[in-house]
Amino acid sequence: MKTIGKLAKELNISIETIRFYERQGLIEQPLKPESGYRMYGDALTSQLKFILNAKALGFTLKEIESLMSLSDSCADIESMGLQKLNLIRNKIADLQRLEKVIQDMTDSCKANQDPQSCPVINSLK
Amino acid sequence: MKTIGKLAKELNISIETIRFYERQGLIEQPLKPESGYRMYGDALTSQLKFILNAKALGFTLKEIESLMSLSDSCADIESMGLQKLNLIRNKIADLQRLEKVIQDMTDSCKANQDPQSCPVINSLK
DNA sequence: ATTGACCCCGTACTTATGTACGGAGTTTAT
DNA sequence: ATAAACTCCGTACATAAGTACGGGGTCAAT
Repeated sequence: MKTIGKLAKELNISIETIRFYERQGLIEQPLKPESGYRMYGDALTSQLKFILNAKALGFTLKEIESLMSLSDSCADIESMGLQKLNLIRNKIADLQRLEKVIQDMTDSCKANQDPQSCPVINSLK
Repeated sequence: MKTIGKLAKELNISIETIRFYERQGLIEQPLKPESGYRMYGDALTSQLKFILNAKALGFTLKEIESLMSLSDSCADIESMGLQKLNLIRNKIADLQRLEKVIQDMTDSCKANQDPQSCPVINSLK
């Protein structure tokens, strides 16, 4: 059993963040003995780790809430994963298009002889 | 000279968005004759188009403000472009890592025989 | 037993990019 | 000339994911 401060340090997040997740309903408020202090055991600790892991994968808190409520139904998880995969691939494609546009932009700057007029700015106009 | 409503329709944005850009200092408040109505000419129209084009390239409003203040200095524009390019490439790399992780995730779901226990959920735990 | 570190709660603030609302004045069309 | 449509302004609200603050109670060490 550890206090919120220890837990926060262990997980490398802030106390406020833990309280925030609690307010958001992602985790339960732990038992609070006489002192009124939250005391965290292994269950909540690993729930929080779960949240942090999922967050690192790019899931939003809302999605994580769904993930946690899906109770191990593999098909549901797979379908969420596939959805996410779609989003990710679209985002990558968007960024690659963008990359090309900006690459061309800077190339045309490099090639430009007249320092008074920028082809990029001109093309945006 | 057109009113804000016409301009908004022409650019396919909302009146509020135009007023918002004005509040943010991205564009000047246009002259307002007796009526008190904003009247937009070509200059402001193309400034707004510039903003929308740059936004479509993924620049933030803050960056666009800089872009507009750089007064055609090609070197400055090029350097902003290169910076942006870096960001974009990092973001793409991140997303590609993520793509792989989630791909593996859903693969392991597909391969899973026991519908009662999901390897993804288990690995997050 | 006192001091410093820790925790409580509720609330407000942050960033970015707008959107929505409401009451009032203006312009346009019939 | 009256109604509908448009615009004005300031303010509040929205999202996501927290961060910060302030006044108070509690715990641990000296």
